[in-house]
Amino acid sequence: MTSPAVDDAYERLRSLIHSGELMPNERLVEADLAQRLQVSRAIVRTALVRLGQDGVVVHTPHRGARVRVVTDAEAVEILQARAVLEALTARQAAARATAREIAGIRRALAGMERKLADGDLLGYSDGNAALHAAIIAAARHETAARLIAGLRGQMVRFQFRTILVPGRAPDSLAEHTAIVDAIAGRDPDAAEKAMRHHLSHVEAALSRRR
Amino acid sequence: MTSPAVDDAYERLRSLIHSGELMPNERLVEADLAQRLQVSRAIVRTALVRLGQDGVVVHTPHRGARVRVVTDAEAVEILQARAVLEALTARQAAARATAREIAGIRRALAGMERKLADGDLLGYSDGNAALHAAIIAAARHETAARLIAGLRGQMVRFQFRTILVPGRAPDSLAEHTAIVDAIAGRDPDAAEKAMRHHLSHVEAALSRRR
DNA sequence: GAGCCACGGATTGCTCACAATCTTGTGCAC
DNA sequence: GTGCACAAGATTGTGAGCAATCCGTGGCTC
Repeated sequence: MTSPAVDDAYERLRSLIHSGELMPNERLVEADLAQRLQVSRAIVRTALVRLGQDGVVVHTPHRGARVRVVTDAEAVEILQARAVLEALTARQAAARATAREIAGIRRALAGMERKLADGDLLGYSDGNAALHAAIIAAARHETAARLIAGLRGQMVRFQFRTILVPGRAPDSLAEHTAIVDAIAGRDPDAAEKAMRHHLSHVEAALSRRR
Repeated sequence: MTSPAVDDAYERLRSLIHSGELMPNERLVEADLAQRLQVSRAIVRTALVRLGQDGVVVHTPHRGARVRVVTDAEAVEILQARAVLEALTARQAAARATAREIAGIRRALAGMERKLADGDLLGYSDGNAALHAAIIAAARHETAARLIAGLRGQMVRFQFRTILVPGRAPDSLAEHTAIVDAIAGRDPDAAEKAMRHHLSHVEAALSRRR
């Protein structure tokens, strides 16, 4: 969005935080990060400002930035917000998706089915992300897409866990199938309802693990 | 969030844009803004980075920032996103609001009623904002509140004021009354539904104006 | 030993200067 | 007059440096 150098540093920092390499609450010293990323401090600085603005990092005056800690309560909030926004995209996808997009969504679902049959839960998790992404893309709702992306950036850690809850995967697949069927059947109300149903179960799974 | 100076510049720029004093698509030259706000260019710069991150401003490399133009289609998207998020807050407010908060919400509604009776549509519009704010506060949902605030900031105030659509105000009041009654009656489902109903009408009014 | 104060190191916030890049205006060819 | 090359001006992007502030340490008082 700004300069390539800053964009790059921003993405890399985001990914370091996202992957857990920079732990929650860890102090982010500008000079250290500058050396680590091999860029100047000014670039790290503006990247941190951007990360702060989208809630991945918290700033305290004269004390710099820390990786934001997401409490369980906040994780639930984030999931609730995602739920209503993704329900909106599901609704819109049902109304707007092209035949090609629907085919892509079906392919993503089939991929998940295969991974689940193979017992590959991590692969299933990737397929899950791909399916949600395909639905969001088909909705062509820039605003919702942007907000969801921001929320996901704060959540990944938890997302990995909920997929792995024992016995959850088969239910998850059924829920996703309902969503896809509703979209393919061009039924916005059903699509929205199915997506909300799905994410409320994710929320329940998350709450149960506390 | 960062330093007081940057925070202040950020807020002031945001307000200048929101109020329409800085017009959509207007070029934002750092040096000019620095002089206008009586702060250094560096401060303006980081304020602009923050505004860029929350979509109020767009950056192009080596060409600086411009006030983002919100097309009618985008305005609809923003409203849709707000609708589902505010519906979430209405639901939560119905579940969580204290008696004191409900009293405040009722007061806000009564204020709107008065303004409408006086024929003061701009006052009614302010009351409308106050009521929504009271509901959001009562929901105690930080994440939703943050997202909604961001979305509201992207609309230039005067550009999309649907309250002024002829004949809309009385309907609007009835819709708000339904929302408040549902919250006061501790009925989350009804509150969510009433809020969505209300905002879908706002969306319809907005679409009609194109 | 506990508490308080001062001091030094570490880190951020900001200014300034300059290089990189874009934009505008001018002159020239045709 | 039109279009293009090119230089001059304007504006942003970045790096280095310094002052302000915070944190931890050690010494002093009691």
